[in-house]
Amino acid sequence: MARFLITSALPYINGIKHLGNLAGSMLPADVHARFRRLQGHEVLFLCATDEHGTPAELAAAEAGQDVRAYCDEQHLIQRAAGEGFRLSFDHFGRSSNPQNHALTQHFGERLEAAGLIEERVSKQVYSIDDGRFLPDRYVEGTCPHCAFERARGDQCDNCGRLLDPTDLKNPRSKISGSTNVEVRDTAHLFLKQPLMQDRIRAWVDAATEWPHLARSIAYKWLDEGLIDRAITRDLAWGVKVTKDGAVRPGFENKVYYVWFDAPIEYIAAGAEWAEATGSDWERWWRTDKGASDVTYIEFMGKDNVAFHTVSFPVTIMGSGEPWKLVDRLKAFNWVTWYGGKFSTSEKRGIFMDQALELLPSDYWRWYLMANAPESSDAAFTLEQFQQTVNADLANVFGNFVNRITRFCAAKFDSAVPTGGVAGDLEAKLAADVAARVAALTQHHEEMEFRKAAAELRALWAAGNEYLQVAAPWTAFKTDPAYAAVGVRTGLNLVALFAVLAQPFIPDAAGRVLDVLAVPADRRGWPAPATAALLDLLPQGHPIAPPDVLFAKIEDADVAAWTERFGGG
RNA sequence: GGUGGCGUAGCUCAGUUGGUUAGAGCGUGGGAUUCAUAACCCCAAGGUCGGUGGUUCAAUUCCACCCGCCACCA
Repeated sequence: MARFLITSALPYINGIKHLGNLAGSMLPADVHARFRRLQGHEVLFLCATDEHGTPAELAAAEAGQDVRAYCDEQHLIQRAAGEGFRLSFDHFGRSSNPQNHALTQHFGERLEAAGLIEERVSKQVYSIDDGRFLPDRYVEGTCPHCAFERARGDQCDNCGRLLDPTDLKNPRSKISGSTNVEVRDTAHLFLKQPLMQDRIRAWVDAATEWPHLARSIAYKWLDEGLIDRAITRDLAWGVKVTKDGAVRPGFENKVYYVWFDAPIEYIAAGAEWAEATGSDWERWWRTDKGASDVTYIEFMGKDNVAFHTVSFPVTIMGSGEPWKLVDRLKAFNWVTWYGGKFSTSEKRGIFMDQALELLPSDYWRWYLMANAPESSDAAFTLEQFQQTVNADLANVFGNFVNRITRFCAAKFDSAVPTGGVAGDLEAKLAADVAARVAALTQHHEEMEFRKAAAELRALWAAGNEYLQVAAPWTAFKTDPAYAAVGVRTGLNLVALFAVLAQPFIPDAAGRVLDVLAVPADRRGWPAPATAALLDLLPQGHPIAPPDVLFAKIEDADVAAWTERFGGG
């Protein structure tokens, strides 16, 4: 038995996530966590909402709420959506919780002790009416190059030139629109990342198991050279900057930058979990306190790779303490909506809460993983969704369960038939199934989700193929003993298929296992080499046909959803 | 603009360390079957592997340029 620490990229607090966000980190992380638990391994699966930063403050202001109250509310919404999708987090934390504040301050002070922090004064635009410094993106004005009147502080959208906010003519606050602004001096902490460049590169060099996408992104950053990076901001909402345990002089109105404290929440979520459950979190996160045998796997979208392979490791390694570093990581591309972007502001696409209003989570889980954006962006269309769900879940798997359990109920008194001797066909089936289970297991271990889904589907199809040839409904008339073998084999296939389907479609798989009364100790992931793959159900064991597992998606449904969500 | 990626059957995608007939699922056409959610099973048709050049005995696979799409640029 091994130990797996699994984290998913933290969803930002600002609004419910869409299906692309789900498919790009939280869902595959859950599938893998479930797979590892079924194998009997010890798993700690952590996620949290990322709550600090300007966007949260602005969204709260727009909603007319205090930022803390806003985050409280949004956190509950996101947590409910995660539960709706059966995301099996051991803990779903919050970066605004005290554990993260304490750890972020701890890392900040450790980095300073290691000589990696420098305080510098720079010039920044201050909005007198807003009573705050303005982030680059929240200063607008006239471009000094092309006279475009709505240039942003970081870049002019008209001529494309990169700008410094202090260059803008007639600057104004994008927050309030006020032109009552001025340039003021402000001090910030800078993380001297170049000092860590060699250590990070050596670490990436050694990470030969990372996927190509992740390594190439990490090397690109390293090749360009790491730069000193500001890790504080002039904001009220966030982690206070400390020195020797007290608020750092001159930083009374500043906090750590959200990108600095957010990844630390991975660790802090462990601390939250420990506090909530009375467990020990350091045995998962500190190699000097029992975590040396832990395999740490991170899931994320491709936009987050650089932070996970370079920035966060700078924080971790720079602390000089034996924290757990990522061992394996899995990065995803984007799911697109009819070839374009999902967009919150333009209401393009389907969001997690809406999806659950339409269909149970298993439908979405299956489609999003069978079409996971692993090697490139993957297009989501309602038509493709309908076809995939109807074919794979309703016709191939659902119908297989239905046809054999109902035949058993009609002809064998709702019990696993006894007697009869398995023949060549069953031996061939067993060999085929064993090979496919081995392949499926390997795909899961390598986190190849599309391939795993395709292999599982192929197994389901092999079950249908077997039944077609064994044809117990024909044998029943001439050779009842062989019909018994066929039905018994078919029912065992159902049980096996459900066991193997648990990571992808946990609800439906659980229902099948329940109606077959498969005991808990037989629901674990099978060892591929075992001869007992098709022997999960004792002979004479009573079973009951389940209700239809997956109703088909009708054309009328697709038409209605297209109308509502504007696909096509 | 810079950097990186992608462009393979009607659709969504595999694959090719350069080498006989380029694969899967869906969709389409035909057949078989009747236990089953008109489901399942079998068979078939469909692609000059974005374009133009180059290297090579041989390129969809390597190189250059072009076109189109996408991401990132702290």
